[in-house]
Amino acid sequence: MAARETNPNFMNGVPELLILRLLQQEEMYGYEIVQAIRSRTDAVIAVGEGVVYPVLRGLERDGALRSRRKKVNGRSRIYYSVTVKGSHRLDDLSEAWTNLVVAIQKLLTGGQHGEAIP
Amino acid sequence: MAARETNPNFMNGVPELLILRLLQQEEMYGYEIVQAIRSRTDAVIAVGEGVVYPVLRGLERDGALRSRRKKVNGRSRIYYSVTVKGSHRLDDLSEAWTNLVVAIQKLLTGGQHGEAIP
DNA sequence: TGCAATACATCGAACCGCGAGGTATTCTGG
DNA sequence: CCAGAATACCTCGCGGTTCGATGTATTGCA
Repeated sequence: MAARETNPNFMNGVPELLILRLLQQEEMYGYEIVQAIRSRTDAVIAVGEGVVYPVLRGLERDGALRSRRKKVNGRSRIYYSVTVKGSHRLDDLSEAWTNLVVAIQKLLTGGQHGEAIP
Repeated sequence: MAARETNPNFMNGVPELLILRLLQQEEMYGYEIVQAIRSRTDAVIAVGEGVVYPVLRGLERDGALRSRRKKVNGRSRIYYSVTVKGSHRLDDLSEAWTNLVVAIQKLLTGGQHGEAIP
């Protein structure tokens, strides 16, 4: 059990969606993404590096991202950016996410049963 | 791998949320819930019985649901309804879900970077 | 009579997020 | 000047969850 102290679930596939979206806006590196998610969602969502790095590698392996090394202040960073394929993937995920949200909202705010008001 | 042919992820914790919500509106039994989710979301969300039954049992074990057997047309049904504890749990999950949706929406529709317009 | 629908249940596989831990470098405060 | 925090990468195993397949038994309909 262990009481789930972090994000209360609902997180399946979300990191991938957010990462693709961030990288579509601008080139970023792993560590930066971790903090960007934390700050841009006001800490509502907080994913660790153990989530971000595997996702980045997986997306690159699938051809959704491309990477290039860059040295900044003697630090080695790996910058990622979305490919055309990744852009399509983001569109698909984005749409699926919206559909899900709409569906759940419908059920969450829905009336008692299916009565019609003529 | 196998390409994930069903709900495109994002489903973590969602069944529990939906089930609690449905049962808060009216007493239902497992098989009915499966179909209610399918129909009330226009088949956007479709969970199998292999998901619903374990969740029902888990929630009852946690004291969030109570059940009673009922015979209808010779068929044995197990009707579930939410307890006070379950109602609180639904409130918590509901709030967490809303926060997540808002946070993601913010990031998804957010501008390029954090520029301010004076 | 036979098949679909109803209604319950279980089980293994697959997946994914999470945290802990590991390495190495640079910056900062005492 | 040195310790520790911050930066930046990475890996690994645990745990929880969804998913599909499968099983059983009954009722309704063609």
